[in-house]
Amino acid sequence: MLKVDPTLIKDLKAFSGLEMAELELMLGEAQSSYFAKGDAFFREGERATRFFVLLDGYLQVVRTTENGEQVIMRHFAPGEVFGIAPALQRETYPANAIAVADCVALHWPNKCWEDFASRVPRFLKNAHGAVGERLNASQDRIIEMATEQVERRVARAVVRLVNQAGKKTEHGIRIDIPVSRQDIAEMTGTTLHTVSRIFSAWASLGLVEVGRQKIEVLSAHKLVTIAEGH
Amino acid sequence: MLKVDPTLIKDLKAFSGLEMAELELMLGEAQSSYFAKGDAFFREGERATRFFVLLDGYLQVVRTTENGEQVIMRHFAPGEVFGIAPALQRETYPANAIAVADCVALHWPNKCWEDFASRVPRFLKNAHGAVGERLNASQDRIIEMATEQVERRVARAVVRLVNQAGKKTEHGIRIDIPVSRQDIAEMTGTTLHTVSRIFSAWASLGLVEVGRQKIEVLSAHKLVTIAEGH
DNA sequence: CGAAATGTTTGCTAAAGATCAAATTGAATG
DNA sequence: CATTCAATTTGATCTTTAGCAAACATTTCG
Repeated sequence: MLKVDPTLIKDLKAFSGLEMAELELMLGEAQSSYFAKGDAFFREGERATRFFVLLDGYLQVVRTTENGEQVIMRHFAPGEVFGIAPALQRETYPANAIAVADCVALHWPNKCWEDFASRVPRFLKNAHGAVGERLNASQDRIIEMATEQVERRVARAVVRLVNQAGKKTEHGIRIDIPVSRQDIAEMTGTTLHTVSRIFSAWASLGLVEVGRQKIEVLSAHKLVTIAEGH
Repeated sequence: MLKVDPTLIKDLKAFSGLEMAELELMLGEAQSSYFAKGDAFFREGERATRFFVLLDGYLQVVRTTENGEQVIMRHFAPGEVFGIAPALQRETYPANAIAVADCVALHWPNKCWEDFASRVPRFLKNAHGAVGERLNASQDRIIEMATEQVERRVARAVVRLVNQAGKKTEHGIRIDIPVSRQDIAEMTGTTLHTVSRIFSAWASLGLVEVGRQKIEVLSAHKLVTIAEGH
């Protein structure tokens, strides 16, 4: 349980447009917790009891098929709400939320949701807006899976990772979380073998520099070209 | 503009749990319109001005890629809300909504949304629940596209169509809307050729009877077996 | 440090589907 | 009824990508 200063978080997306008084009201009801890399915020099918805002770190939302295959649905960066079952009239969490870096998150018991509906309506609006974006993103991904082939899907996944977790380096941009070939495969619906081959090809074109759980993009522009196909 | 009797629609999913007075309040603000097969309720990118509840008929939500390929995102049957941009803080509609059979729909200007938020809260809850289901369905479809091969995806699409628009016949269940091979291809991310081959194979196993824009399932059980793979 | 464990690369082969081309069927229309 | 048009089927071929196997590299840990 950490103490959180409202001025530090007022610019987070989830709290955008909130009055300082509203933010303090919310913080008064919040718990904050630390989740180590690898920890689960919640698991698929588990009864949903609380909702979260990520303050620091990075997390993955993953679903597992009956055959034990994993599909990485998306990543969340600081400032995002997640686990907002009450916004969707859900009883259970629909997926696993796993910290892929050490994380700090605020969370509230679900009963606060109704309470905030009247007292911090802007927070609910932000959350519903986030839901809309996610629905859009899901549909974009369906279209991508339906119409584009693997290399482009992989390029897009890398571009997304760069946007969410890219850190400038001397020669390019490094993705600041450990991402394996298998992870990329699970994000794009292919195999680690195919991802490895694609990365090798890109590396020999001088487009990226790759290593064990490491991706550094040397020519973001060319990568975007592959991703968007112009 | 048709007159709608509240008792006829009180059992629709969108209105579930509403008091008769609430329903009458909503109907007082509603317009009802007829949309002929092929008409668009709204188009992708268009400014969202109103939200809908389908009373009768059947509609498709379709998105088009830059290359002009179409992807059918989903179908809606009577009782469903759609075009609910205000629920998601959206300014524009994200896709095309096209009547695939003659339709009747109620619709309201967006300003009613805020109004109903206080006066018919249950309607908003229902709508948010529907959003949750759609987000789930989208994610299921991503998983399907990522992990399953074409025959199974096609089988699932046909099962969904049967559930939403199946009519019992002498020998089986016929899908009561015209669905071409191309349509199925756009629902599953494949080509009409592959769909045609799959249908031919199923037909020769006595599993379905197919024709021009016609699908009749003779053995729903076997089809589900293919769809779920047991 | 040496041994395991884990992640990655790469060659080879095979299968799933896409693409191209052409024939066929069925419906619709004048 | 003949003609046209759209939907469908089917064959042949070509690509893409999965699957398997083995080697290789890097990290971790006893």
